[in-house]
Amino acid sequence: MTDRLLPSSKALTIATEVRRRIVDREWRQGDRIPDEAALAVEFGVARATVNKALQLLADEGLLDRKRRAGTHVTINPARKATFTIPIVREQIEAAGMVYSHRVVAQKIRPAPAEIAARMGEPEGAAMIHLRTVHFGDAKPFQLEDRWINPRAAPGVEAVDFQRNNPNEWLVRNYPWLRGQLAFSAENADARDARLLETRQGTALLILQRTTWNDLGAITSVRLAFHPGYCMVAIP
Amino acid sequence: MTDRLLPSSKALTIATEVRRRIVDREWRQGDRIPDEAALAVEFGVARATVNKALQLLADEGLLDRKRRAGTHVTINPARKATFTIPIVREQIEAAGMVYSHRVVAQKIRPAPAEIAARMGEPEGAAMIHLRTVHFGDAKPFQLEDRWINPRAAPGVEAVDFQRNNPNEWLVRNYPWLRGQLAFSAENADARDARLLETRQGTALLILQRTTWNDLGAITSVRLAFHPGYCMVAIP
DNA sequence: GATTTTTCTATGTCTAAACTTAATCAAATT
DNA sequence: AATTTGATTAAGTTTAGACATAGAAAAATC
Repeated sequence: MTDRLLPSSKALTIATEVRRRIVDREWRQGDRIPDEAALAVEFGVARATVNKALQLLADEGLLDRKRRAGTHVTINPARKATFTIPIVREQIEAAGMVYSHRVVAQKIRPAPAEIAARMGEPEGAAMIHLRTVHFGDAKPFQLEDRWINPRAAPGVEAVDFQRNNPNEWLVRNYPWLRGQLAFSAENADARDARLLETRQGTALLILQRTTWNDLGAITSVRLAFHPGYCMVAIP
Repeated sequence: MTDRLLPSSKALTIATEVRRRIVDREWRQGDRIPDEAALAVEFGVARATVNKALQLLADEGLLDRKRRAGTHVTINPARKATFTIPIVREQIEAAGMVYSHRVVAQKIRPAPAEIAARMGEPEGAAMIHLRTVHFGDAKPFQLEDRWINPRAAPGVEAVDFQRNNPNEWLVRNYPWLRGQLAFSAENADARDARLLETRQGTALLILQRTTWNDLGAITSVRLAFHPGYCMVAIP
């Protein structure tokens, strides 16, 4: 009943035990907990091992650690959630559906003001503009509206995106250094509705993402998910 | 031009340099990179330091590491994004607005099927149901629809949620062990629209969250943000 | 009393060395 | 040919010890 899983390393065992003490309120919010040296003695391990365990909990947001001041249980634990940015095809195939995609527009165009600003590129800079629909079992799953900066991704002009999913090609060929990501909700406009085969005005989950490498902004994309889609994170 | 920031530790310096080699395509996707011992020699540090740096990049999703097989650059880097689950009051105050909240409903009620299932509690179990509107400068910012399980959070029945923001009280008093979090989009229904002072049908960003501790599900909440709200994550 | 300086301590980081473990490859066996 | 066994390798983990450093507390100064 006490141990649920077997955290195979000493550091994880200690982290789990300390987490339990916090959740079970043996150590209350704001309390100072024993220092690393003391816990090392208690658990019969080296201080470095305790350090690793407590760092983990500090990363989780459960502990506040300061030199000399010691380690305290966070008062207002603004915990973090991470989620993996999904690759559409894998996502669809993981759900047991057959993946396909259709590029409905591909054109080299000057970047409109809003996109250029988001990417930090001059307004009107030539970019590749792509609109793609991703299908699961022939039902529209996701609508992708993407701008690609050929100056940050040399060679991209020559890619046939009918065959290569643009996201996958970029991710495989141009890893990014820095990214920005935002969720929002929008009412489907006429085009969204037509491509996602839904009614205008339907609420859509929107994921807006821009990525950069050493050469500048690689790409900026707006993903509109099919109505009812739910994006799950693991905290 | 080369170093943008000063990663004050050797491990971070190495991680930054390895990340650069990947982004600059000196080490391509799928390539095997030199082993820890070799990198330790190259950078003039102990192997443990290289290990720490490479673990960091593996956590980021840039590297795949396997015993005996070595370290490879991830072929399809499904990178992760983390975002801190915000505390409404802090979020509103950080934006320079004045925070206030109003509990529009508070009642002990049997949990409806959907909520009970989500929380893993028996259908019809007595729970505290709360509906709260959070305001920034007197404008509705977020609508909170929360179910609290008094069996996992003893003492919650006695709390005056008119004075204590329910989220903050829970977070401060009952840290959770496990959580579930999902984003979606919904068209505002009549009540959403009235409480958020918008029109029915407007697309709303919905955040659904459930948390557990040793005793079971603590709370399950549906947060509806004001129209146009954007939830930003860091890499 | 207010400010600056010094001291001291708990965490942060690193090292060198050892041991553990998963997985690969090759050799031996069925 | 297929399977088992065993050696080897590279990452995973831990340890003891050391030094660095932030920053709280105490001491010294103004």
